Formats: sequence, structure tokens, C-alpha cells
Amino acid sequence: MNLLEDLKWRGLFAQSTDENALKEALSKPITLYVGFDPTASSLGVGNLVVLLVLRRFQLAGHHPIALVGGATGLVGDPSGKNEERSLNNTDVVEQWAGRFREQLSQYLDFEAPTNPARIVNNLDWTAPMSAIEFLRDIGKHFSVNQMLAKESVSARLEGGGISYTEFSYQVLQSLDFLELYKRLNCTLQVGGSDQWGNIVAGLDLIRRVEGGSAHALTIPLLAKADGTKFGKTAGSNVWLDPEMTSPYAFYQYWIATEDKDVINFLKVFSFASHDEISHLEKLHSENPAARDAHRALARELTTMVHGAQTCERVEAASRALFGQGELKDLDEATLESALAELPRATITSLDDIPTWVGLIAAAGVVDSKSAARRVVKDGGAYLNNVKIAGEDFTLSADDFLFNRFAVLRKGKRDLAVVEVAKKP
RNA sequence: GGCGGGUUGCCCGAGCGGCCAAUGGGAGCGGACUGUAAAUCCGCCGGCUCUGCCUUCCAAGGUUCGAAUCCUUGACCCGCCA
Repeated sequence: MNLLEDLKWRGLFAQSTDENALKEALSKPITLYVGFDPTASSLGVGNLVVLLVLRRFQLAGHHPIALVGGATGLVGDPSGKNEERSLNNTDVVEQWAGRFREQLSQYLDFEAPTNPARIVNNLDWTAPMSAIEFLRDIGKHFSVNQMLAKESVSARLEGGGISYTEFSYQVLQSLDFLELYKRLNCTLQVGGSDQWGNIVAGLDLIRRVEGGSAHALTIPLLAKADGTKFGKTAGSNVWLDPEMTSPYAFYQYWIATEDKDVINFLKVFSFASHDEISHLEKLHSENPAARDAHRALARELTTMVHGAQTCERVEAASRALFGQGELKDLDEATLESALAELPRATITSLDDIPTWVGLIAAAGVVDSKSAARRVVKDGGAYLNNVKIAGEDFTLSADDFLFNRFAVLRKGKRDLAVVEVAKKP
């Protein structure tokens, strides 16, 4: 099965320029790129979809380029946005671009003997360019009529309007494609399906300036079966940065995937073979309660993002903390590592312990003490896996396992730990 | 440029001088049932030192014993006309 067929099987093919021509081009190693604009201080799981497609191309022998949008991130892509975004500070974007570069390099192979990955930053060729050069050499090739017709622009003309800055975004992205075509003979750009217009604009530019031809491939925006947004828990993004989304939370995100989505997610994210995925699908349909597919998904992704060692710790924590078995039966070292990834509140002594409500709020599991009280009232408050009652419930010294830890739980799966600070 | 409509809690959207922390829906949270799934049902859903108090209905002033509701000014949005 060739690469394109594999992508289709995985649900990763939305649209491409002439498919036969693309297939023909891919029969030999080509150079391709994917761009990532630094619009946050970390990549999220949503970015992973297209990033892993880039990796699939590399594994198939092609030359991958990950482009960090140090320049485009300063301008703002209007695609998929119904209103103008506020601009981020240049030093902030620069810092984020640095983070992106680090993160991106984790998923590509820079040592591959024949097709090592490359990372570029579009600020490198846009920053030295003067406004006059930009207008004369690049701008001249763009027809405003065509630019206005782009979905990303026309939608905004209907609605909240668009600034000249964001209007120009497609020109900048086209310039990137042209530059990479000229410098590195890059002949394919891959992106999310909302990028189609921007990518095609780049193809036009390459044709006009260089008389060359290149290809475009887009990937469907990943959606969950119930239509809600992929990649969020409780409204906040799932990030790759362990400081922003703990490995434990990351693992839990995948393990809690809905049944209807789990096989699709495996196809999209996993590098397992078709046979392995089909096998998991069979196991899942025969006995969904066993959650084999969920576990495989969570394990592969957590290992890929946070490493095998962390993944094992997080799996152990999940086993220890999820119901089966008494917390008391764990030895201190196991308990300590199981709790390592949880949000925590620290107290200095066992003599003066705040209430359960105060502690779970301090650990950040709920937004306020009022919310914590509600949880108690609703019967969703636990201490060391035992339900508690009463808003002003205060833990006693005996509740601290090994005199060090108390495990607070909200609902089924929100956990936190209270740790007694060691005496200096 | 002229005329009219609008801005309410995470989102949509009622309220149009006191009974309003503010109807309803969605999202979210908790419970029951399960499998750390879905569906369903029940409850919750501004904050706090919680029988009470504090801060909210675009912003700033004002009228009033009392305003999300009335007046003034400003900002932004949306229609219709030129």
C-alpha cells in the first residue's frame, strides 16, 4: 500500500491537487513542508495530527521540512476565524517560535542518512525584505479579485470585517512556499483543510514567478463523533508541554476517549500497522469494557510525547489511583511516584490542616471554594477513595498515608494530592 | 452622511423601576446506571469568613427610598436609506 492509500485509510486525506500527478511525484523522494504558526507557548494535540503526517512522509522516504511561522505568527491567519485577532507582541511570538522549534524537532528524524528533517523559520526571508520589494516582487503577482474570493477572506467580509494585515496573510504564506521551492526544491505543502486556499495561492505564485509546478495536500480537521471539538478537556487545550498539561492528564485524555472515536484516533495518531489496528478494532468491538484500544492509544501517544519512562509512571499511577486496590496497600515508593503527576496542595504541618474544601481548591482542581462545596453537597467528594460528607470536613493526621500524603478526589477521575512538606 | 435596532453570566437568549445573582436552552460539573464509554434520568451551575454579606447585566456619570430596567455622554456592533 502506498503512502496516499495509507493516508486515505487513516482518514487523513481531504483534498489534493491532481491526484495522479501527486502519486507520480511521490514515487520518488520529494521535499515537502508543513507550517506551524506560534500562536501559543506550546503545540497542542491538534497540531499533532498534521505533524505526524509529516513524519509519515519522512518514514516513506521523503524530505520533511517543518516551518515555524515566526513571521506569519506576527500577522495572523484569518482562516477559520470569524473575527480579527489581536496581535501578539513580537518578543512573545519569538519566544513561542523557539518553543515550537524544540517541540517540532522531537517528532522528526534529523539524523536520517538520506532524508534528514529540516526546520526553518519564515522570519529568515521575510525580515530582510523591504516593503517596496515585497510589493513589487511578490504583491504584483496577486490579484485582489482572487484574494477576495478566498473563503477565509469572503467570510470575513460578510461578517466582522478584516484588516489589511490579516488580508495579506495568504501572500506571506505563498511567499514561504515559493522560497522553499527555490531554496530546497520543496514541491508539496501539506496542511489542515482550512489551509487549502493559502496553499493553492502558493502554487499560483510558484507558477508565475518560477514557471514551476508543485502540489497541495490537505488533511481533514479532526472531529469527534459527537461533533464537539477535538483536543480539549473542560474547555482548555491539551498541550504537548508537560508544564501545561501534565503527562498524567495527557494520558487520561486519551484513555477517556469515547468508544465511537477510539479506532479513528488510532488510525490518525498511531504508527501501528493496519493489521495491528484492525486487531485492536476487533478486540474493542468484542469486548469494549476491556478498553484495549483505549489503553494502546494512550500508551503510544504518551510514550511518543513524554517518553517511555514517564508513560510507565503515569500508567502505574492510573492503575493505583483508579479504584481497584486500596491505596493503603501500596508501598511508599509506589504511592509517591503514582502521585507525582497529580495537582497538589502542600501543607507545612499536621497540626493545622485546612478543610477538604480548602485543600481541593488550593490544589486547583476546582475554580473556587464555592465550587468545592458544591461537589461535597453533590456527593462527589472523596478522601483516599472514601466518600466524605460535610463541607467543613477536615482531615486528621491519620488520614495521611505514611504521614505524608492524602489523596483528594472530585467525581470519578479528578484527583489531587495533599503533601506534608518535609521539615528542612 | 441620514434613520432605526442592539450590547445581559462560558455561549445563545429572556427580563424592560422593587418579588433579580437575574426565566429558558446549550456547554460544563456532581450523582445513579455502566466499562475511567455512550445514551438516559436526577441534582448543581458568580464569589465569600454562606440562615447573611460582597461584586455583576458594554463604560462613565445622573434621576430615584430603590435601576439590568429611566436619563446623559462615550465605545463597539447590526439593519435600512443616500
